[in-house]
Amino acid sequence: MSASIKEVALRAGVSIATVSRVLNDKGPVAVETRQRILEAIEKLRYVPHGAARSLITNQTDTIGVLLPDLYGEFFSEVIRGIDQAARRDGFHVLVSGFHSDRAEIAAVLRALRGRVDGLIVLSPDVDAQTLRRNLPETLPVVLLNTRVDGQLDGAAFDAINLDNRGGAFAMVRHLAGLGHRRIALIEGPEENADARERRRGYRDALRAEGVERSPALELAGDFSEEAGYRAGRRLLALAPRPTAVFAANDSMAIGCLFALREAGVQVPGDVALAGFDDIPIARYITPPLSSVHVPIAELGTRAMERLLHAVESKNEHERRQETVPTTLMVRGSCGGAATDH
Amino acid sequence: MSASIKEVALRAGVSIATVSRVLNDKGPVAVETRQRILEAIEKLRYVPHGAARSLITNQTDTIGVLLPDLYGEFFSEVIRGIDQAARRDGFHVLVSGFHSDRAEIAAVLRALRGRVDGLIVLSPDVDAQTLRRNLPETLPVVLLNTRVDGQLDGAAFDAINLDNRGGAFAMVRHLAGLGHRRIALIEGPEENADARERRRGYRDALRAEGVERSPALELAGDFSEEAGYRAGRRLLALAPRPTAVFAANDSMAIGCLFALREAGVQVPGDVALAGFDDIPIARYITPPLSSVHVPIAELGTRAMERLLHAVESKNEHERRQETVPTTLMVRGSCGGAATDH
DNA sequence: TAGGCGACTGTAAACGCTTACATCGCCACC
DNA sequence: GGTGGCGATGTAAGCGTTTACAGTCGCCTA
Repeated sequence: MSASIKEVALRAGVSIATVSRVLNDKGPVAVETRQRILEAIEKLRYVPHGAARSLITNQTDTIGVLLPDLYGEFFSEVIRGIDQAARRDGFHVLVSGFHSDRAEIAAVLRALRGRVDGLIVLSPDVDAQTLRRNLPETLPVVLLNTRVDGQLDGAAFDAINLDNRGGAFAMVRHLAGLGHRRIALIEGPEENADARERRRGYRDALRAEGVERSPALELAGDFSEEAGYRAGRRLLALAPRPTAVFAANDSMAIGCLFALREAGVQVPGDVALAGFDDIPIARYITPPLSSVHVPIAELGTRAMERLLHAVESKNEHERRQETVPTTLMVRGSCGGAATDH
Repeated sequence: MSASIKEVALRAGVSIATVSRVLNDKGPVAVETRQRILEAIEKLRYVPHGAARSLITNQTDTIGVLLPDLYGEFFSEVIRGIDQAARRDGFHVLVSGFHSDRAEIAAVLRALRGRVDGLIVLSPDVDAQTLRRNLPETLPVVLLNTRVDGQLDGAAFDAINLDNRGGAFAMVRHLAGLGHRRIALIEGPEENADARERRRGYRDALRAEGVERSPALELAGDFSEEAGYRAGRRLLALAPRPTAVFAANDSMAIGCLFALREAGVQVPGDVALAGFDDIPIARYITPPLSSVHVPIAELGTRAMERLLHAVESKNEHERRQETVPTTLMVRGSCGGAATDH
């Protein structure tokens, strides 16, 4: 183990209290004493022991991030945003994935006590019960794109959510603006809140544009490319074929694109196509896929800022639900723009 | 703050030592005493305080991961692999990005004392000096796809590296096996160790196949799509045009593909093309790109396992440099296989 | 010259836990 | 009936810090 404050004190010929004082710049210390201590620290390569400090100050300068088990680029970006904001304020980031298994969530949550000053929960769905029950009440928590089961409890936590509805609304409206009247939707999984919100945006946009909604045009899906492909096939079989397709995420849009291409249907010539998420691939496929851009890293940053605020106010602050807006990325696939790239 | 061990002891009418014993399953405890304590724990929602425990046991059950500032999917996957392995053994993962700024690296490293039991360093290049100087000697460190500047010190740390040479070797050999004799290489940046290794694999494969190497066929690049595009243009101008191109990464391969397509050159008909990394897009472009698959998550898992081993043996174990093999993914772009997908 | 003040420093308690050691019954055994 | 051993429990030290409190000293002011 490396040197402790005692050894520094010994070497500098002072008490540990004085060493602590120069460490934290608290209380007066004679300039030459400080000098001597600084030298001792240097020589011994002394670094204060985080855990010991935490024990007494009751803060760890660390925040925890809870992730669902399967995480891809989305989460990578979020963490990046979080980490940046955290480092700026001298905080560390402890990440932990977990299986959906409720017992494991509990275990993970509990293991966090005394290790973190706050928590960002990033998981499709957790129930408020589990959360509340396994966490000290005073622990600030920010939910990031996460819906708690017990909706009534929603107000108990800060939350950052993506404007799924708004994004979908804008995209569908854009399609309608191009003259499309038969606009199909490929849905996400029913139990997924993002998916439901996107559908809501789709429906609201149709209504806003005075386009009549047809259940036949709302096709089931599950966010997978495969599902997009199947939906594409079904679309092709529809009597008056839709002239535009809005998929609830890019993967399904790509699957659908395959199905259309396979059948010799031109995109955007015969059918306009758009997705959601703006995954990196979107730009690269042919034609480039129109999509709703999600500022992922910003979600993380915002969550972190919110959390830091909560930590500072000792969790006595007012809870707030924020919504982060999306951006419409119009590319070749919906035929509505000059090609980019 | 939540309850402490004292309150549990009080409530159960025992001493804190006994509570600690049931907490850690150490030493004998009468069955009904244990029962009473368990109840008290339950009632009070008691969870042991991590930092306090660390202080005395001298272990934090946490390992740190140092990331370069810009991290994309590669790192996300690595972290995922690390996290999985970690959780399996009840460890936590503390991540930290950092700017290349040496002073900041130092700051981050030092801030880690007393917080982690070990460290995984994942960064294109750190110098061994900085590492050694700011870390307690006893702290186990595993370098993941990271070359230390002071090569002589290489043996001081465990290291996990990707078999860049082997992957390139296999791919080029495959191309040669298809009958190609004029195989071009689009290189990565000279200062990048991965890039150099891949070039070595390329050259070794040519030699192994008895194909004469031509400097004209080795084109400079920097891993960017743009560079691939430029290299593609230059390739097209070559007197006897190469019949196959191996790009040191997929981005450049894709850039090259654009250049070829633009010139009306068929892939794989006129020119076979292959990349390295097997990024997700590789599968989706037309034609699907042959590539060298990198088992990213496994890199993380292996690093974690190695680290855990080091932690257990208190860093007195034998250092080892491991190499993780790659897999050849033959797809449409090199004309050597049934299409997949 | 007494009093007081401010700068500087040391002493010791406390944070929440683990653990070596001591204590106390109780039973078995010779 | 003493001895030893063992199971169950408590006592207290100690991990590396921070910090309230109490000194000490020099110097200024009235």
